[in-house]
Amino acid sequence: MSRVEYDGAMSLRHAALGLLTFGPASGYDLLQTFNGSLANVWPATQSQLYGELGKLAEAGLVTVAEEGARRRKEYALTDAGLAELRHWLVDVEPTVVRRSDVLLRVFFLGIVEPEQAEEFLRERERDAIERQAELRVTEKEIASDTVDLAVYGRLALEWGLRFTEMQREWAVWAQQEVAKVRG
Amino acid sequence: MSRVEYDGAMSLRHAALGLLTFGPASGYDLLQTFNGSLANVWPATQSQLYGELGKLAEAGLVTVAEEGARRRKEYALTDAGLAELRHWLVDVEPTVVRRSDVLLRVFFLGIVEPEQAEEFLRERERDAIERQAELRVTEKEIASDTVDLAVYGRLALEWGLRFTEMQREWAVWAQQEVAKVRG
DNA sequence: CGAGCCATGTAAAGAGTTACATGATTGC
DNA sequence: GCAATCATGTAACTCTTTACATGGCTCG
Repeated sequence: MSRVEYDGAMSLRHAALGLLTFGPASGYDLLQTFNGSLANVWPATQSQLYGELGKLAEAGLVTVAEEGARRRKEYALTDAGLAELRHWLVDVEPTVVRRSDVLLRVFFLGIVEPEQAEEFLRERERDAIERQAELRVTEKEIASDTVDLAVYGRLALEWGLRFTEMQREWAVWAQQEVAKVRG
Repeated sequence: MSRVEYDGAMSLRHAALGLLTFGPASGYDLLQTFNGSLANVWPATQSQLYGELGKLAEAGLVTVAEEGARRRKEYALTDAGLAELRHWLVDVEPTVVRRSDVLLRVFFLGIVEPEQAEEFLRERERDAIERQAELRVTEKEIASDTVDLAVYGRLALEWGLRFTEMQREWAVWAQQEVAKVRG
């Protein structure tokens, strides 16, 4: 039960704490969720997750509730962990900054041929369509999920649907803009 | 002129190369742009940028074209640098993944009171409005900019305007959804 | 008994942030 | 001369990714 260091960044910690509110789970269990419904929101690697769970246990935010077969450790949220999670949810301002690989390329699209710029934007349109289709699949999975991310997870999903739609419309518009310059 | 290592990630490198297509510039000059028109797309710290310029020079993608007063080094893009930039723009698939601090919180909004969840969403709505206002300011700056990020930078800006609008509308919708559950 | 999944861990390197440190030049 | 701005650099730490490594259990 050492001191809890927390400065505002670092959300893998809170993602793990959050998932444990749905009940005790092992690192392996959590990893399935990170690769599943959380993949589009906060992906994490196995390596990172196991390390983080160790730190979380050391900090007293989770405890090893049970040790099972195959070295399995089942983690459970402590009162301190739940308090930290609530604190993060309510009091800590989310980071606004977002890096966008795509947008950075858009800035420099002037150095390639307009045809290539248009092709780039056409690919963004296709990406958006594809990702939206994937979200529709997730939509059905979530509905029939045992772990109840359904309630508020539905809000996150709707965000994704609106986001991909916006991206698709923008890509179509941007192609027209480039066509204007080219033509 | 050592070998260029490149595996698909890492875009600060390309941001720097891209900015140098508008003409030679010092680390300090580039930093102004990173803090300005690029701040919402690919922020970078002074520390990181100077380090990267050193590596870029070592790799032969840029050269020190001129050394001025106050230790100023003016960097210029080499042919190899421009080639790498074009390659990145046309051949390298942009990363799709995106971490969202906000969306992660949405997933776990069920553990706080519905009133707090609504307040959280109301803040997102305010954020979106505020950020859109900032983009409107940038819009006018870009129009009267000497460095010509204007042409395709305009496309990136429009993306931002559409994005913030989408976010605002989603936040309004989400508040209503929470109100339904609460009521 | 072996394939496949369950389950955890470490090591190394890349990418990003914050803080510290230094010095030159310009303009009032 | 001194404050502000120009200008570069280093050190330490955190977060993230990729690769490597190991072993247990179950079922056909």
